[in-house]
Amino acid sequence: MASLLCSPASKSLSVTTSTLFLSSLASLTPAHTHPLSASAATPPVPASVPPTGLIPNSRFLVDAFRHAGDFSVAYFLSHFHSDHYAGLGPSWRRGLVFCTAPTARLLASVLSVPPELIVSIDIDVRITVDGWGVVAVDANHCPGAVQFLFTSPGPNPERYVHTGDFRYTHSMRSNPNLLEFVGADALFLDTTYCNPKFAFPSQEESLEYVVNTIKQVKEESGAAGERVLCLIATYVVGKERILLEVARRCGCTIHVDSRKMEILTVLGFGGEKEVFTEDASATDVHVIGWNILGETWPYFRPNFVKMKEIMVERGYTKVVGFVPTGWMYETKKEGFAVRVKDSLKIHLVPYSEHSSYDELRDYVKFLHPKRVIPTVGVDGGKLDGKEAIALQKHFVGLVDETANKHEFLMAFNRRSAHASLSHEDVLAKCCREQDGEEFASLPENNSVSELPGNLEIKITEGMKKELSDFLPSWVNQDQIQGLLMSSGGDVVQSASAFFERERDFFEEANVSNNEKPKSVEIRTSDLGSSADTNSQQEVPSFSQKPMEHSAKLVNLTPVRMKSNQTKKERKRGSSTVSKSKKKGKSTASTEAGGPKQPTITNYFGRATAAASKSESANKVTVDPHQNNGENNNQSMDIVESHKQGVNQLLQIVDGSMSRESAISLLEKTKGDVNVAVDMFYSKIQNNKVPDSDKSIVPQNTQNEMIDKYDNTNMVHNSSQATPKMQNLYVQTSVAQADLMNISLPVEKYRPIEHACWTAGQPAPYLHLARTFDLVEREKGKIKTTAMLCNMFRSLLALSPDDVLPAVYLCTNKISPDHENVELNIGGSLVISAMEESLGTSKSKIHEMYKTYGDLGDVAQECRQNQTLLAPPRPLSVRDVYSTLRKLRWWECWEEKNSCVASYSVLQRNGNEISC
DNA sequence: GCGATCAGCT
DNA sequence: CACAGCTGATCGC
Repeated sequence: MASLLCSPASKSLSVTTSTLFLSSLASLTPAHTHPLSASAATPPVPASVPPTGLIPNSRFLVDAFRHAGDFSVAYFLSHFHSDHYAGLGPSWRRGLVFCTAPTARLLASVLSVPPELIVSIDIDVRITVDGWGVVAVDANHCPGAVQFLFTSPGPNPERYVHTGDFRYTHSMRSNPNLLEFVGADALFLDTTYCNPKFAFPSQEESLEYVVNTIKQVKEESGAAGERVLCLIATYVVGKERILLEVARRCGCTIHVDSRKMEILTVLGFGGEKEVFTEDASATDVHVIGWNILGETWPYFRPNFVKMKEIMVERGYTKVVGFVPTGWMYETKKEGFAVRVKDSLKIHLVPYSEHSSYDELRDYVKFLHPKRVIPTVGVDGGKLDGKEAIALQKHFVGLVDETANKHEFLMAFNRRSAHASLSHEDVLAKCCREQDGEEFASLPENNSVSELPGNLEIKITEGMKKELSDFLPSWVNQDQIQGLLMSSGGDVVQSASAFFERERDFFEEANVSNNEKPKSVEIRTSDLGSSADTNSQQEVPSFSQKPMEHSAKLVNLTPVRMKSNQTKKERKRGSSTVSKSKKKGKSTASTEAGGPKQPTITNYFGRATAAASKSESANKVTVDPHQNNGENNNQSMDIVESHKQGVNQLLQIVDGSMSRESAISLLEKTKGDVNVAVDMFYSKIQNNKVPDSDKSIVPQNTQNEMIDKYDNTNMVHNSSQATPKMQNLYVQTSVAQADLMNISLPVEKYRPIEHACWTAGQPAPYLHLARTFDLVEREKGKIKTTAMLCNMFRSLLALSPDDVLPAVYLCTNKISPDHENVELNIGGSLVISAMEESLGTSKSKIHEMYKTYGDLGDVAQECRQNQTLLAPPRPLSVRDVYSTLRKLRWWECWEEKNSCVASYSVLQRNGNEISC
């Protein structure tokens, strides 16, 4: 263990692992040949290596010795606990093991790992390994435990923090090495106690408790003249600090068995003879093995029998035991839990060497990493599983989401020819899918077109899934397959090709502008009895995406489409059934600016004087029946916020629930309407649709759910005349001409004339709803950007006060995000549109945003500067790509974000209105 | 037969 | 639900 176990002589140790490893190995077992020495190409990292233990873009494995292989010779051990060192042993030959000196000594002495392969590194000293900077910083876990900080080589280094197991302390904030990792690319986090239910006292408090209790026992026993045995349960390694503190502050030595003494000696504690002894008679404080005083899981069950045995064995008549658990088994207001039986007493002391929930959040907040990668409680170390996703949710808002976005876009831009996903792609993807459905399997699982002849390109489900993530939702599986095949399995290329065709098509189509809206097929079976509905089908559906478009894709793509599919069916996979009506219903027309439209600000229940005024007027006319007219005077009579919340909720769900339900739901959500709405709709989604309609409808997407939901309403409307629906339906109508205005090219759109309301009035929901509806169905990127642009231009021109609410609705954010320097994903889309409409630059908007802290203010400022109606600059292809990507991201995000329902609410309202 | 992995228990 | 670790059975080369 000679040279390696010693700390590097020079200040800046630089290691090339392959060289060092080979020489070490050679000295260890001369005959041994390692693949490295054959100068064979380093094998790829196998998929079996859990991402929780692999530093992206490197061959470094942390605490993942079971997964060692020829692909790496650089391994890191954060601390000496078996679940982390598992895989290491006397026969370890796979590579160098980097760890701290105490850990190194334990490895060599306890596990007999060949010392030649152990590289001990000093805490807080930066070394270089294969070009990467590596620093170990204290983890406040067990002795020798560290976190590893990795810095990749290169001009734009990636930075990764792997905590191993750790307990956060405030002092970490001042560690200079950690400070350099603020904003790290990823934080591999010990999520052992990543749940709000885990709140425990500081180690100091717990130490205090143990020390005081022992002192007290000693006093009492001394006075009574009896001998009392104190037993402290510990691990093989860990919680030594309790022992040290007890010895120091109670002025006694501590008995340990020989095995523990050995460990302590190796750790460097053994020298202190005044602290530890193997002589049981020398002290009344003894260390005892874990799980002897009782079983700790699933809840603590004391083993008084065993305890009594020990008592008798060691010649005592009374025993006080301490079990320092990481867990608060019982919440006692005063003091910690105590179990007593006869002369036996056990104190359960919450002494944790892992971070509590709050500490975890503090740490993440401090480091503000681009993402958090949970290392504990993750099934198979897979970051795409629901466990990992759930864990990550605890850090929403603390991580640098803005950076995530950038990375995602970067990854997309990377036109690498690799069909397989790199590790960071997976990470980026997981991040992107954070809220989402399961991430399908990477390659090995199901290869679809694997023919015996093997002339076929292998198209895996993973690739298809990935591609479909990049493409609009209406692209079906066949098309995706075709795209992949024609690009030889390259996902990025496939996406590129697709967008290119999209662009071409759009440009082509745009020449002969004015697409006539198509009529929509309506499947009556889906609608129940609905003569009305059918009669409306010739109405143009503004949201219909041109069918030629799909056809075009088909033609351009060397894909074998199922010939029996109708064009319509191609549109969005096979979701036709539930899908038909929505657009077909857009008969109604509202007069532009009609006072009956729900307003945007109304949604937030935050009314400016002007807004609230017209709002109340709106309500009276809009919906006289709703809630027995209770709403009529809502803004005037009902002041109490709770009641307002109830009404708001009822309005949002459009009376699909009783007032009682609304009240109880709001109670559950503590008055948070948004959460309540979300709960309500997620329930619908899960339970499928309320009443009627027993046909089974694919519920692949939220849209379909909504469609179906609309259906239900339609049925009511026509046959049973449910009060609420009817009103919106009848009274809100939209001039058809207005419908298409939003989708005019930017240069032709006049924000004031083409808007559906007039200056000074609160902007209607409809304005946004319509835009989103169009945007959602529009595949062309130029057009979507243009529509958003137009939308904001009208808002800016007519109702600047509503810009901010609109932004919130667009981004699902209820308040500006002051945490991230930049706006979030959804926000950036909005910014793009604002950029166009304001004729100003993104950086300028950004700057102003920082100044004003509010996009609405930014918009107003721009407006005052007369820049509002400046003609937008033409879009470059690059802009188009970028916007589409953002849209795509946004779409995913919307679909999957279960926490916020505003968008779906908006959509829903929009649909209803436009019916 | 040996080592790695796992279930069960402490 | 997931603090650590041992032991003996099982799997697999």
